[in-house]
Amino acid sequence: MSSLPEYYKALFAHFGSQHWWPGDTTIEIMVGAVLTQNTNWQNVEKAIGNLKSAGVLDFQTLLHLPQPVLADYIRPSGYYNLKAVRLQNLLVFIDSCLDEGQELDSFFLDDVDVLRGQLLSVKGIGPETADSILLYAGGKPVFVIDTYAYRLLSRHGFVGEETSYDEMRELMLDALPHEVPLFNEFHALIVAVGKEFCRKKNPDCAGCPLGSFLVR
DNA sequence: CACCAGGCAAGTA
DNA sequence: TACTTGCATGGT
Repeated sequence: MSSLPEYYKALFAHFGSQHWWPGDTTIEIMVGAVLTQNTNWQNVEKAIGNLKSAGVLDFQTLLHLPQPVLADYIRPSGYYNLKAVRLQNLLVFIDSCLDEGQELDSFFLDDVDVLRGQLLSVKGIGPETADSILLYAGGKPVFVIDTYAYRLLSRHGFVGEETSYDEMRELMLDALPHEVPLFNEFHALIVAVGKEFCRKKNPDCAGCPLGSFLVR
């Protein structure tokens, strides 16, 4: 086993379809992308649950919600003051891109590289959040690099320890066919194997489909 | 009790 | 440019 497509096959055979991203509307996925920054997904679910219960998980509603109110809803996700600002920065920017009465989804009609540059210009949206939004909310063929992907690529010798986000991203884009379902699934599978075969849960990596894949 | 989680930006030297 | 620090809750 040596190539990335083979890694994908091995992971898919072991874990099966991951059904990412959890979230059934575009706005819900975008909210999740911001709230999950350096945060356990369980906490994000609680925060999104609060927004749903309050009936405010809607683009225009979130856009106009007073920041302290929004912060209070998303408190369980941690960094809530910061994330309230970041989320509204994103929504304000997207709103400024839309014509009167246009749907949120029409934001994604532009060229993917143009969109990525625009998202990165929003304060609080870094490369991983931008790529998550493009792939999972916008259905664009980009690869999401997270801490698990970095560990996998570096520990298995695909890249060096000092490799940048964009370099790893390009490596994945070069190594794989540009198919949204593949990028979607692969990223999710990397997270799955990273969680299951961390030192804590599985110190000797017994049964890991990729051989030794230790985390932490 | 300590440590971690699907980052990012700002400050310091 | 290359580190370091702040942001914060909830699970293990």
